[in-house]
Amino acid sequence: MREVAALAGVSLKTVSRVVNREPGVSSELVRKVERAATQLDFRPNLTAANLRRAGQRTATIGLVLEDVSNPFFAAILRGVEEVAVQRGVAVFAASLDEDQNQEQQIIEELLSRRVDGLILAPTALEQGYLANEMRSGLALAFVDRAPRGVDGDVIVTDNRGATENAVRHLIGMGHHRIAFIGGVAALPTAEDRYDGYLDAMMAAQVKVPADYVVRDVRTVQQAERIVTALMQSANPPTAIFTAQNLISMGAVRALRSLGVERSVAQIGYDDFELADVLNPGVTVVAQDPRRIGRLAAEALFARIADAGRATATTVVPSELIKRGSGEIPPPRER
Amino acid sequence: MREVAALAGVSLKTVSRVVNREPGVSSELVRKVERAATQLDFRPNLTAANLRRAGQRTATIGLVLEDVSNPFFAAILRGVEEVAVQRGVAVFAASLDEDQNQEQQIIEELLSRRVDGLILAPTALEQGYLANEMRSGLALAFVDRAPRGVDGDVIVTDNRGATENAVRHLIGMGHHRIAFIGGVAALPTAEDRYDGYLDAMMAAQVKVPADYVVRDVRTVQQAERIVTALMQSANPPTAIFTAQNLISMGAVRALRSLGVERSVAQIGYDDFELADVLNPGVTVVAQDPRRIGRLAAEALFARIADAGRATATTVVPSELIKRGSGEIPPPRER
DNA sequence: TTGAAAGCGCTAACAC
DNA sequence: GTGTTAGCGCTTTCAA
Repeated sequence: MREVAALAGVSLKTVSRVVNREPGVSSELVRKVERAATQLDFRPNLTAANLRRAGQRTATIGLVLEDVSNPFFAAILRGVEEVAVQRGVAVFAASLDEDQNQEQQIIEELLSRRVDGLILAPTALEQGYLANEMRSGLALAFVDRAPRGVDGDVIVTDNRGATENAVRHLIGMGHHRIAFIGGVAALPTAEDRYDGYLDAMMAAQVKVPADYVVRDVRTVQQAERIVTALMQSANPPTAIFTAQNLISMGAVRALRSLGVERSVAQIGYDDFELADVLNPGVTVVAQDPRRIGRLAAEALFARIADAGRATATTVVPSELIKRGSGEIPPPRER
Repeated sequence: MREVAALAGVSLKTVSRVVNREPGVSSELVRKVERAATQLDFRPNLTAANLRRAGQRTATIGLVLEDVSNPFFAAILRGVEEVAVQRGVAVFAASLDEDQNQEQQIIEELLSRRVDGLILAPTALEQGYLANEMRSGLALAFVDRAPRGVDGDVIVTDNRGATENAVRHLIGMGHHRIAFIGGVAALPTAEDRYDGYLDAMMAAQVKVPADYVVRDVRTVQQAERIVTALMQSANPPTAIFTAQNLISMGAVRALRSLGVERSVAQIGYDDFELADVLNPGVTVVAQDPRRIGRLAAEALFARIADAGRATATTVVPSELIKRGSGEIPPPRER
């Protein structure tokens, strides 16, 4: 910028005014400065500008997720990007991998870069370590799962209600032997879905054998093994509720390789690509993750603009999409 | 940081030394400073530090893709993150959407933030506008597609060869009537795959009717319509090569809803989730996008470290995975 | 309408 | 070992 000023024969401040389109510069100088800037390939350094600028905003936000390559999270990122780009805000994306403990460390990294706000899909058990930051003005929004130990805007689906509804649908088809295969049990999402399952089962006064509930499943392969074992057990279920997209895919594999996909009912939480093309199509509880991302970003920007506003929890409805697998009746009792 | 210095009763520079773990500070002062830092919830401002630090590095890179929510690109992002996080580098993720013209604008945004480097899956026709930046030291790497009008490290798969190989496989099964459904024709990837198709067809002296080639297909829905129409035409193909993952999924839908998935052969470029669970499984040319992301990030960091090194093109092999759909023979000639 | 001086939070270079 | 001074690239404040 100094060079531009020298070449244009004006002061630093005048260049700054032109670059930022501040009013009150004669059009002649504007032209001169612009010419010099082009000639020197000048590009303002946002980083330096923000250092001095009011509020110290960096026009960046961070998005911390479990794994961007999971389509569910990828769609959230997409939604966040969509609203961020409109505001000229850049998005740092970070995946946490298996290592839950990374959460805090990665967040520190982003805070060192002075992001204006953070959108977080919490994986650690507790987010109390963020309380300090929030007090000192960090804007925060949570997606998919409510945080623990700290307050903030939350965008979630109605995990419990939607699951209850789906399991009730299975019960309505005549099923009593309904298994539940869930994800990392420590996550609120997983817990809520499990509670929804129990709600439906208890409301219908259906007993839940201990071996019909498997939790803490993390991968497609693990889900496949578990469902395979379950179906080969002495008293296999007639229907399965799979509480997460990777688990659903694992179950799909298992049922198909056992050749029982037409006789065992399945409903999954989260939609996945090609679920409707399979035969039978897989009935799912579908969320709208891109919308969740958009809403989270909007909540975050609202909070950045007004740190004092009350926190809110937004529940995005999810929809039971019936494609066949959830509508398979149980075999006749003998 | 000034406050920490004041509270600890030392100079600014000593605090800086402690924070950056520079040697040569008495352990007593280290303790004092650390206590003061904790007490004040001090977190160093990386942004300010980098402004002054040698080389003006920001320890951030940008990744500009067509659409993160496409699993192929999401996996690339994941690979990039993986190597970036090891180096304490944060990754800006940006999707371009349909709007190709955004490419330049989004890149400008990132350059204003002084990213140390950029990984780009080019969508614009030409990247000549980057030549200036490169000359002034911007590190650049390209994934999936080679750039035009500018030189740089490129990580791609052997689109042409792998496609030729796949089409040859279909020909080897006895097919002559092989359709090619391709993506945005302006992209080098799409062109290379088309050329590979032509290579194989010409080598086998097989004629290619004009209506067997459809290019510029952008969405799953569009692919589905096109394949449906093609199969209902007077002279339908006996095999289809689908040159991109979204197109493959569209074709899968079309063939299945026509009920011809067991009689029409299909090979797709890019693997996709559940391709192996379908019946028949979908034969694909599988890339390893996560590896592509890792390699691109490594190339980028190498270039950041040494701007003078020669640019290289890395061709990541891709693999023909035979799952059944590509091994369907043509119906007997009458 | 334009510019000079101070300073954002930090580190480089050099003193002590 | 520790501190001082200057300055990264820009904006703010205030004076001209």
